[in-house]
Amino acid sequence: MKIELLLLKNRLMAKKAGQDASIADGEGYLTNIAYDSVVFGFWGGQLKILLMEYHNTGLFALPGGFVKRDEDLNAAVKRGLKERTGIDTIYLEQCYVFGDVARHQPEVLRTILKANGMPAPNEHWLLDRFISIAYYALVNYNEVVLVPDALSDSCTWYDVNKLPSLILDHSTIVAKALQTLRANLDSKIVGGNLLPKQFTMKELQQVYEAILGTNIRRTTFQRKMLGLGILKRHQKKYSGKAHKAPYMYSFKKTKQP
Amino acid sequence: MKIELLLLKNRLMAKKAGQDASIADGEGYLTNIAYDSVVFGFWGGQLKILLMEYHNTGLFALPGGFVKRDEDLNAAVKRGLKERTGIDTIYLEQCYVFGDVARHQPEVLRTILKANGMPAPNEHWLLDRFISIAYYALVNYNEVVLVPDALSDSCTWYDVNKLPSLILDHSTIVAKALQTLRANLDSKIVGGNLLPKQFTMKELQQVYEAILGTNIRRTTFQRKMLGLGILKRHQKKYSGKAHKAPYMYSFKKTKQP
DNA sequence: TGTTATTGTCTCAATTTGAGACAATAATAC
DNA sequence: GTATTATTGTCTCAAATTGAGACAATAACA
Repeated sequence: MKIELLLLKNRLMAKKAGQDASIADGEGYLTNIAYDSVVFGFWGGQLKILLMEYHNTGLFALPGGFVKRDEDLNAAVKRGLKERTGIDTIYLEQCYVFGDVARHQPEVLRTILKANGMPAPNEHWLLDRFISIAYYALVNYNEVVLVPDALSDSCTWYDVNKLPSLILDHSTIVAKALQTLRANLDSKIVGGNLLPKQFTMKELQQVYEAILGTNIRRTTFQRKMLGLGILKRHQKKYSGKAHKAPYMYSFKKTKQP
Repeated sequence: MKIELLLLKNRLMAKKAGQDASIADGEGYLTNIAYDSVVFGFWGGQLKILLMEYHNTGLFALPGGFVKRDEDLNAAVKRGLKERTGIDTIYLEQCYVFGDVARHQPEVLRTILKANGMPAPNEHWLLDRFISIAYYALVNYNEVVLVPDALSDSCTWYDVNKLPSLILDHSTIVAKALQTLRANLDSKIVGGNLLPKQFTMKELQQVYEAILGTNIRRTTFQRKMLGLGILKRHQKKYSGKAHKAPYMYSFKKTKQP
């Protein structure tokens, strides 16, 4: 109760100062609710994800955030990802809600706050328990312009198979996101969102292989993809190499639900 | 802010009175977070779900609830479903999080509160915005003992194809649950959770047909199910009818992750 | 003993998938 | 020019899976 009293006091003061939806004190945000996002990119034949490294801590975490009181949940996630990546229309899927009590580890957040020279009293809103709604996002690596947040040194790509250890349950979240991505690989048109608008069949295959973690037979993959009828063939791509040039493809537009 | 002040006052009073985790004033619960559950049962060849009807309103809703501050999210849902159905070890899956601002319709809750003779001041915690985590559950119809909650006349089975109109976005939640159930039909061992421990192949097929909403070819279904190697065959079931008696089957035990 | 409705299994065709063969390039070496 | 090399697009054939029906094996009853 003491926590809530002080929390309220903070909010009152923020309100008086004309602040709104301020990360400083949590005012204007839904309580106890956070999101974390696993942003997948594809580069160099490898599946990558975005991680933040907090100032002076050596702690790594997924990009995440909070939901404003007058904001749709999905919109909040999009807003956060736009801040981090600069991308406006981002492909997003919900993944899982992590809501165990055990994920509440205020010491970790306190460490981060202190390392940033911020006071971390017991009643600080960030030290409260949060349920986290996990999302995964698919982005075209080349379109992304990474921007760390106020608490972080960096927001950078990491090979999904070579991640540092992450705070809280973020490693579990990554595993769940990858698992969901794999399960959705056929039903949602996942491949295209990780590539430029136009791509070769080989590139598309490499995306599938990186996601599934297995090798795929070239001819079978090509037949299957073309058989789906969702690819449009464009002009050839001349790479300058001494061999037949591959066609470029794009995904036919389908209305998003 | 006025809302929050009064909310706090309520909580303080509740605390002083020694109350804890009381639905009356929301004290002891995580804020802004709710869950709704779509409980599937199978009877008479039809897929059914549980609905609550609120006192004196004619309003129907999914069974739902809130998460205590010291309680795992999944445990909260299990607790709520145990109260409603009497079932202890219930099969549960997360479905989707509904977090649009548009689903915040305090008038509806106010109607329900007033119809129950309860005061519904603007700052009542139930009139605040909630994000709802949707679950679906699968239960054996025969094991269920239905119990309405304090605000409801009834908690009853409804044919999934003949639902009354539901409050808020609960119809959307049902649709999403059904869609998820269908998608999970093959990957999770869904069928068995809706049937008694032992069942005939025909009954299992009827479950699949009810979920998918299509007819399935008997011989193909039987071959596929037996081919999975997850069924154990038991003694025959003599129904007293003039025809060959079918075998009973059960699902082999597999460790739950 | 025959009849009826249903079940378990088998068969054969149709379809999909696995695995490789092979001709068609695009640049380079000669 | 012509041969060489690596890669691509398509085709073929076998293997595996699925669709659709045939059929014998019941339980109970007339």
